[in-house]
Amino acid sequence: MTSLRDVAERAQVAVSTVSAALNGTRPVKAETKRRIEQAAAELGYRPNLLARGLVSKRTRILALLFPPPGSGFGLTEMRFATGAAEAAAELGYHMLLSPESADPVEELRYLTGMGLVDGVLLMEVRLADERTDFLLESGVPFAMIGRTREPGAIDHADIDFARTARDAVAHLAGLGHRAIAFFNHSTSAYSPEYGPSVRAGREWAAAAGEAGLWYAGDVRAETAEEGRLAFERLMAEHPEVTAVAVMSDRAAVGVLQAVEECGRRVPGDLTLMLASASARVAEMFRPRLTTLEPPGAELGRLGARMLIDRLECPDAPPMSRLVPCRLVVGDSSAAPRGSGAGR
Amino acid sequence: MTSLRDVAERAQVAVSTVSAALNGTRPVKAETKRRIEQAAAELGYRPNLLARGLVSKRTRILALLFPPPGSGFGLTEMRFATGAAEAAAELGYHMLLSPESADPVEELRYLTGMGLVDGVLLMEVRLADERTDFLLESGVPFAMIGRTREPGAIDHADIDFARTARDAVAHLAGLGHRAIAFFNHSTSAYSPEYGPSVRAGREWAAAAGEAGLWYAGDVRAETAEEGRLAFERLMAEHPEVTAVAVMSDRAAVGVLQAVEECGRRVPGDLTLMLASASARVAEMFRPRLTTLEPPGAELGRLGARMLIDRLECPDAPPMSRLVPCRLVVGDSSAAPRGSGAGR
DNA sequence: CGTTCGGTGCGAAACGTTTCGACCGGCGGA
DNA sequence: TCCGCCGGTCGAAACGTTTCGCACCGAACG
Repeated sequence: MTSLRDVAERAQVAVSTVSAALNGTRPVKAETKRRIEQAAAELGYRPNLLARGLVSKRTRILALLFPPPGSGFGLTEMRFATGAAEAAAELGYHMLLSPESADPVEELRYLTGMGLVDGVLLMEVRLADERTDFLLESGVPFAMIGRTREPGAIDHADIDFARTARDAVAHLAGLGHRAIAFFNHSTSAYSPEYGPSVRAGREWAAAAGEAGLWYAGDVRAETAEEGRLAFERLMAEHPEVTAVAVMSDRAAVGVLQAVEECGRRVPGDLTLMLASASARVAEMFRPRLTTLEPPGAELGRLGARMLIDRLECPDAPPMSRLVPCRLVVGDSSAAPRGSGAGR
Repeated sequence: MTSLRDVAERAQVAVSTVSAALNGTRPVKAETKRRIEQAAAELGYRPNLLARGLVSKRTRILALLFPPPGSGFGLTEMRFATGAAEAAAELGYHMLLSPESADPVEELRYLTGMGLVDGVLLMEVRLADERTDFLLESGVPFAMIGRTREPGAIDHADIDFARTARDAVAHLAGLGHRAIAFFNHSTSAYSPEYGPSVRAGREWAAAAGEAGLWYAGDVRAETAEEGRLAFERLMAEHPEVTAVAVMSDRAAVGVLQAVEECGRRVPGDLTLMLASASARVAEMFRPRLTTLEPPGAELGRLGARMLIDRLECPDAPPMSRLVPCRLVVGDSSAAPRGSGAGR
């Protein structure tokens, strides 16, 4: 543990001069500076973050709260984490990975009370979220990946559900589909406060309306079995539907199966797409499914950057970034049978 | 920021007494202690980790290095991270998520030089890994998830490939299969130094040998297309093979497709299983594939616990924990056609 | 009655930084 | 010539802990 004092001794200057030279916070004669830098290099000096943080009140450590596994924590959520950690590292910050306990607010109180972290990055934000209330009240800088019902002045990065839904609907309408269905997550698997589910549902309905498409949007399916049943019911009641978008990849498995069981084919008889899944997952299906790939890593990066911007410039106006999912067309999209409209 | 001094003032005692009372490092009269604790509670006192770490030289922060995305960083690897973070939290530690840059050793030097972390948890360890060399030499406590060719005295948690392969082979042999094949990862997607690939390959060969099965083990397939080609070639050369285990889930997609294209069925004509994939992935296939699910979260937890044990008890003997994958039987396992041996 | 000895509590030092007032010499302007 | 200013450097204080030597007190003991 070579310290500032060792360097000072070796360079024959005062400790404070070394600090000034290394940080550039005060003018130091070029010759002296050179000597100091050489001494530091020779000794392999690394500043001690704890000491620095103790006096400067800034640790350059961010905390990323992640929800308990099982609550839909998949590949996308993980990308948030790695993306955020990468962006933080690029900007000279560190990312603390904090599992959320049963009492997230107590967890936060503990985490922020120790003076260890400068700010908090929240993910899996619910429409109404007690964590944001606490953070706002306690004045701890934070940003969200996702957003509450009314983000107000809270910095956040989220999926642009409106644009995503419009892109997807345009894709389907462009192929000639006139009646489509949207299978949302089940409310038992995801809280009714789960933002992505609520927003996607709303925006798909809006986009379908705008495009003048007949639309079935209140269907919910999470598992393969639920997907199969939902699709069978849909076909019984609305055989005119020629395209289905599914939020849950497991439900898509069931839909695909149901289609084949009644002797029909994707995409010949039905266009099937995933409404929120990585291309990695989509291409595990046969046929490869068209999908809307959430920009996980990018949202993580954006969230971290926002938080850091906020830390370095507390009075900047609120930041908000919405990024649409990427439409990755697979082999499951086609013009509906019998429609001359293949474009 | 209420400090120890504020508490001392309120409780009418010296700062050092408060420290002693709160930490129990010295006897304090019950009455005094009560007063101190009350004062601390009233003020909402939280010890400052930085100050504490500065003097005690221990931060209770661990670093988890994660490799750049793309290098096979999937659900399993993420479970390492969350599992490790959870175990650490339970033991009063924090987990720093550190992306590995182009120069991992420099990254480590930087990370450990700041006095911020007490120890390092390594994942995606290669058979020969420069990171372990550096850590051993610099004396920083660390543990591995995975292992080098010769772990020696390094604490590590890893998959028990031998047992996993034996379990899997026993499953296949028990169904009556006499000739099996193993499709490993391709060497272009994974380094030839990639431990899981090397070990799995070796142990499957050994297990098949022990069980007296005919075995094709030098096949490599990563993508769906590679899987399809590999399977077609295999059938052309060795039609006697009735069961195939595949490391890459994408390759499994291709195998499944090839089977169906030549008018055969899984599991009727071929037993197909994943050699390393979560059940979540396996059940996205139709039929649901039998799989060997890696104990991601558990390995993460074990790794973190080992590292913490090591920190608190540096002279303990080296620790090593091997955990087999869990065999999850799906709908893709069956007795080979024409064999009366269904057990 | 004097000495010793736990049980308690106090104050100061130390950890490695940053920050800030002070000092000093030289230089330009009055 | 003198004053003020500025570049360059120093020393000390402060951040919030832990640790450790020391002092105090009452009781037990000789």
